[in-house]
Amino acid sequence: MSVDEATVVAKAGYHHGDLKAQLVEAVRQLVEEKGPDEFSIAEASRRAGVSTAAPYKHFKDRHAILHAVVLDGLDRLADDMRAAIADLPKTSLERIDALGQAYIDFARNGPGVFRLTFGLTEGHDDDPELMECGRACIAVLLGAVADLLDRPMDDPEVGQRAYLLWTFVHGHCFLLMDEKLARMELRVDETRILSQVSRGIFGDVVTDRASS
Amino acid sequence: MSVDEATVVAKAGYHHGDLKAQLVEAVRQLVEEKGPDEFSIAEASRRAGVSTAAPYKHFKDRHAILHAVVLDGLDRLADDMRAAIADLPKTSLERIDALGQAYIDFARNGPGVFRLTFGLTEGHDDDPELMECGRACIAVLLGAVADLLDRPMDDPEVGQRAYLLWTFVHGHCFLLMDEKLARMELRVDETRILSQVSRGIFGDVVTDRASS
DNA sequence: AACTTAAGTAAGTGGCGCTCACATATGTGA
DNA sequence: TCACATATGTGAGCGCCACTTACTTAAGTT
Repeated sequence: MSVDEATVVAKAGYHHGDLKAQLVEAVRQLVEEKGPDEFSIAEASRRAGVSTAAPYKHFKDRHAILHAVVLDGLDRLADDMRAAIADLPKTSLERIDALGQAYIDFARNGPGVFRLTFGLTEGHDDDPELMECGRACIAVLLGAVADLLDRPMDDPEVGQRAYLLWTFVHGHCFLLMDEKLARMELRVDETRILSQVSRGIFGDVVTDRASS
Repeated sequence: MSVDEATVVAKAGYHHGDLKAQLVEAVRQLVEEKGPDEFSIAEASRRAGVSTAAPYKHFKDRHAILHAVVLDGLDRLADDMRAAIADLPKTSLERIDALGQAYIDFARNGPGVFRLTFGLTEGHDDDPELMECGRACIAVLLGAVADLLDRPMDDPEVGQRAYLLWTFVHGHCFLLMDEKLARMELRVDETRILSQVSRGIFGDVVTDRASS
């Protein structure tokens, strides 16, 4: 006998109980629905069933809320990536492919948050929390590459090859969201092209048992 | 004896003469200064020395102005790319590298517009004017790759390899703007990595005279 | 039970997007 | 040369939003 607004919700009494998390979720939804630049705190408040002033008890400003959404996104991304490679042998190219695919899927399933995380928001580039979360994501990538090459994570060779992979996958995500592929009128098989790339980057160090 | 606001400027009398172009320029500057999400039409108007209502005589809404800025950006990008490869032999890998470098330089010199063009703005994806301009940029890329492979532009092989190149360069641009490279604590030589990539994509079809 | 504090509200401020009625310059045909 | 249509500007105003302030209500704490 309280919920009605939308998919977020659940307010116990005067005190909400869990407003902070619900605001982040509401903003996340809005960002996906309307895009990173078209959402408003006011609307998120309405969706959470509170007054428009309530958010400011939990977040300094609009920027801080987006910050929290990005943080949450990076956490999920790192989890997705870790889960994707958990059960695969450390020296297989398939593991690299799975990692890339997890990244791509993350972007496809949440383009708004992905854009928010990497596209704009130049303000909080050097935020310590964000840097820590970003570092965690990068660590998954570097770890996988280090495993494959059987070298330490801080080996320059690991970094270089990891960067190549990241760059490709990252670019593909953006072009994907913009549907540039469709506009080039070429049907590219994502899975095939990804394994092509990973073979291109790591083919020389792996016994390529899955050729063609 | 009229200009004072800022770097944009020059108003003749009551009638401005060239307001439309100057608004686009003012917005472009603001986008670079404050980021794609932090600019305001009101400020652009002030910078151009007109009232805040004036822009709406030339543009339907805020979105239309951004649209014009993006269009202008894509035009410049296509010009830059064409200029970069104009004097290079059609079958050299250096030509591909120069093309990629022009793209990267464009992003580095105008990250705001680059973000605006590719990062957000999901609204005008299917705008005919934008599609035409985008197609022109893609045509430069496809043309160069077709030249290198000595195949027609609509050959699937051309499209696939062009997409690989684009993807890498595009991803690098975004990571570059986010300074992710610095955060990975690895010094990657951009020129070297670019030629590495182009060799990886096209090495099999070109007599690689510039190895190491 | 009194006190502190966390977490909500209502009302207000100022900026911005956008519109409308009106003003002013520019061209055009008689 | 002058009436008139048209293009391009202004000022005032509306509604939305970010954010603040003063106040209220609930929940510990001792």
